Amino acid sequence: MTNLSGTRNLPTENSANLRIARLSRRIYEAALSRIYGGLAGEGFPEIRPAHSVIFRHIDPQGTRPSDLAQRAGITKQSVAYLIDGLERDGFVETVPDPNDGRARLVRLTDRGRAAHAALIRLSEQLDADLAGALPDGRRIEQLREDLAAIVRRLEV
Amino acid sequence: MTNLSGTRNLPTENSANLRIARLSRRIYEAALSRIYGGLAGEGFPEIRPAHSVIFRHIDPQGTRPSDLAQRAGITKQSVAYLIDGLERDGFVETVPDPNDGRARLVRLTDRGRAAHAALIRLSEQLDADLAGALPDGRRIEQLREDLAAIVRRLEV
DNA sequence: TCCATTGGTCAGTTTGTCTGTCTATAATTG
DNA sequence: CAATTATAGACAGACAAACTGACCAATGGA
Repeated sequence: MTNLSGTRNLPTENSANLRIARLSRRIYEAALSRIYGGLAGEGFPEIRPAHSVIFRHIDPQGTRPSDLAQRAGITKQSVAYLIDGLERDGFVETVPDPNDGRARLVRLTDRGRAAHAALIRLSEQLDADLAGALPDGRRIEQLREDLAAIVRRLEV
Repeated sequence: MTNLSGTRNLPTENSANLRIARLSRRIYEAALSRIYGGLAGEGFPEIRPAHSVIFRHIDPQGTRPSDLAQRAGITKQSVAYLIDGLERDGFVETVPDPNDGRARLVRLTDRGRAAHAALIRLSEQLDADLAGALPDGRRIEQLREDLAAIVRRLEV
């Protein structure tokens, strides 16, 4: 529709399309649909992107909802909502915390561990695939380092 | 908490933290809060990330909601919802399409154009800041090209 | 002229996040 | 030890941002 102007796109080449944040958004969004699509294809259609904060932060012995909330940077109520769904679908179970009568521990079930493993595997496959978009050599390592440097800069 | 093992992080170095999609997510999320925080600071607190699809796809002469929906990859109803808010806050106005009695045209108002300009300026400032995280030289150009290559790979 | 297509609206649902309030248990301190 | 304060979680309700489904009105081709 636009840019029917032939080969003349040297000086501009639409700089907006090369902005780091925009490129990052597109990678992230595409990654989401790949990974959660893949997860659905492997028998875990109930797991949605929002659940990732739980899988990312839960630890093997189980974790308290308020710890999950703090690690994920969301409220306890949001964690409760997410846990609720995951529990209904059999990915986690909650048990009383033996060390604190107020608290509960959220733990992955077998099914939850299977889903978690699939999530990690899909993420790694995706990463390998993306790395394949670049020519061989040190280039990918450089990209990772540069992105990491940018993340550090942003988090200041 | 983890990795108190001294210098021994050569083989692993936590590869999850260097995955391209994860780094992209962190950049994107930080960029969102920078840009929309900045926009609020400049007098446009009503504009939220979801509105960006409208600003990204609207053109100067005005655009029909269904075209916006198609370009943004969301439903007409979602566009209507977003436009509704933007219209209430004075960023856009809708007029009947003179060429099609069914259609309406959504156009930026002066305030909308001011917000759009601020959005672009903030995005460019952010990009310059991020680029500053890398050493001078061809490195940033390489990063942009590599990310673009990955985007192309993902969109296949 | 008839009818299928298209642009938009209305109504209702789901998801994910938030405040605010409350109870029960724990931890601190006089 | 009792009294107070802090913390963990639950309950209720609001809101944002997406969705589906049903519908009407205008368009435009057969």
